[in-house]
Amino acid sequence: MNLKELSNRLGLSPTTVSRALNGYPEVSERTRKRVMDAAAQYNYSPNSRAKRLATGRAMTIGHLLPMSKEHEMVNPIFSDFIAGAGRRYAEEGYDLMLTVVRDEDEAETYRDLATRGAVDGVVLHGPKTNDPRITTLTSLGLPFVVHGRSSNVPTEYNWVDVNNRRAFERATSLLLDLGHRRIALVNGLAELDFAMRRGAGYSDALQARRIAVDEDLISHGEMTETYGYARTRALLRAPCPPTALILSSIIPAIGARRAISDAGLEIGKDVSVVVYDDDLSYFRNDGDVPTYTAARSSVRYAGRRAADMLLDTIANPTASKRHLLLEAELTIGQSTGPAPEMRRYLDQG
Amino acid sequence: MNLKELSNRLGLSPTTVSRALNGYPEVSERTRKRVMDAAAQYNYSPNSRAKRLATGRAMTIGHLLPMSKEHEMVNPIFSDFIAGAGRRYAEEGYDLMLTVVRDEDEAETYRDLATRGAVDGVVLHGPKTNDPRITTLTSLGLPFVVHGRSSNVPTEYNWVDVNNRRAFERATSLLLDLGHRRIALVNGLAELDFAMRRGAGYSDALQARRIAVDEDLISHGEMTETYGYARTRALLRAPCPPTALILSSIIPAIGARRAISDAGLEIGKDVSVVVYDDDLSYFRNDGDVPTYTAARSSVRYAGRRAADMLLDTIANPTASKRHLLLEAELTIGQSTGPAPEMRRYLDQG
DNA sequence: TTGAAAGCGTTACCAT
DNA sequence: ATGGTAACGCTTTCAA
Repeated sequence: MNLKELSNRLGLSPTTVSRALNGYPEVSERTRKRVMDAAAQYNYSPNSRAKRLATGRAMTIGHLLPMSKEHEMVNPIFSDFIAGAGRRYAEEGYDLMLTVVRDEDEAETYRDLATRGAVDGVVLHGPKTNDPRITTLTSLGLPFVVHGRSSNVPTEYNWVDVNNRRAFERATSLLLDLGHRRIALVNGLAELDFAMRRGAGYSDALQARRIAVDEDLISHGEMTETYGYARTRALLRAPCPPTALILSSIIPAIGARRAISDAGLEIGKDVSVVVYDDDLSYFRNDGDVPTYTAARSSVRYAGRRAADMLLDTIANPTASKRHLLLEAELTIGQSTGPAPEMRRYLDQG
Repeated sequence: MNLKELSNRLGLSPTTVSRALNGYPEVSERTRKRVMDAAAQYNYSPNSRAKRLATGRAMTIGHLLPMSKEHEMVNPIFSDFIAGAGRRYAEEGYDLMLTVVRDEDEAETYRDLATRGAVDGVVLHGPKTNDPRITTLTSLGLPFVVHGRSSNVPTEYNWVDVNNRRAFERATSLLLDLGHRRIALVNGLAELDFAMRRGAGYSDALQARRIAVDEDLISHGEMTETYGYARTRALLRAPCPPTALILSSIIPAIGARRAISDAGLEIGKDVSVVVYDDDLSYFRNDGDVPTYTAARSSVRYAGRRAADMLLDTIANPTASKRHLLLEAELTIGQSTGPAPEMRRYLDQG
């Protein structure tokens, strides 16, 4: 069933039927009702392909997922963010197109998306520090929003990000307030922009109390359980071990928990642990007794807000760039001051 | 730059240019070269919207992600599966459209997708037992492939699935071979089709050895850490505790590990643990010493194969339905026989 | 308030 | 081997 057939059955012109369906005011209420009823009866929806050609709009938003290695798992964060954005697009009649690109093909993919008119705008995921993709997209004139930020990019751009710096500053300050002085940071890969911001928050908190940053307490790595295990074990075996750990994701935190337990130590007694993760829903603490101190943001909400921002930019392309910085929640759990023997050790030097 | 402009610059008709670009044989090689070069020079790609209208094909595959609760996290499995499928679509020039649907809107969403011609086929994720969506899709005549299976559906349909039954049969048999007789199964939600199949594999292995299934050793729940913790604790505190556990996902396994450690027990010595997960890449074991016995499948590969199957069905709609059952790998790690005191206990009755 | 006709940018059919 | 023209199914402009 297409527009022509439907209009024939109604004894109306396609023009009128189109107008009735699209809510144009100049059509009489009686006619509109007839048309709507017939459309429902014959289960008619306008053909997307024709509509898109006629209007010149793709009514589609692209999401670009970078994939550096073929075997690498997709960051679960992306899917939750995309789910939030997708719900918003649906409300506005937009479709969501997902493109999984290898890093080396990215520039070409954007260009292609833009020139063939497949999307009205894109969301960029997983930005690196000084990410070249942002300049590419800017020069293409395709509206876009970055999920996260990229330092040292010369131009302004739209972004939605979690305040990583502040989350880690707060986590570090909490531990400092409890009396900890040797706090290890188990961070993500150094080239990822958010890892850099987390490191900055950590350093800021220390420097605010005039405590020197000990580089031996900071590490960067891919966020696997193995990394958390190995790194924590190494830290605990060091000549001068930390009394508290901050972990940049729940996954290495699992390894850390195992390393701590293997060392015969106890979380919240011998060593304090703070975990940050964008989504902790699968790892929620038990009832009223959090098993660790945790920070988290609402990824799905961030996705929805990014969608808002992008749709807004598409409707209003010349307006100035928009930014949204979301704060992370901090749940206080099993973090206490350093154990007595540690404290003695710290007091001595 | 569109086709008309490009053909003007070349002094050719749009027809010839289109033919040259689309690899039709009747165009001379000299002309084709000229056209290709000009297209590259002016950075021309044919407008997707026009092309789709003219050819009558959407060149788009839809993926339908069900979302029962608004706050629920997206299953990380989906994104990896979709990444695999997406790479395959790109090779064939197809786009991937992602639709996140609330359970109650699903039937209408499919109908809409089909009637407005937005997709050439769809992949269905997260099927439940006797899933009504499969009948809906069949009656719509839209080509589709199910990621997973749905029991008790009257019609034939295409699917790609992991052999969940066999994975759990093997895991259970392994533990039985080690001498375990009381094996607990910490399973997913009962209404999910794969949970049912996992339960069947477990029961089959027991029954093959004429061991009665003890319903007290089986539980169903949402796969959270909390669930794994609470359930394992309850099991260990029962009057007649299990000597081994099979966990249906890595997430509850983390809770289980904690519960076991809290009880002063040790994995591989006091109690054996086998973990199944579709993707364990973030939780890989340390080097040559696996910390638990684990089974896993290659989700991304499954996605690619599902894409193959769907494209094949689209090209060949009348052919009979296709099925693909992928086996899971089993990694033998720290699973040993029951601890001596347990063995004594078991021997007594 | 309604309708006729042009146009969106391709592909595909029929000529030459 | 190349070109003219219709067709895809809508929206939009102009006219009535």
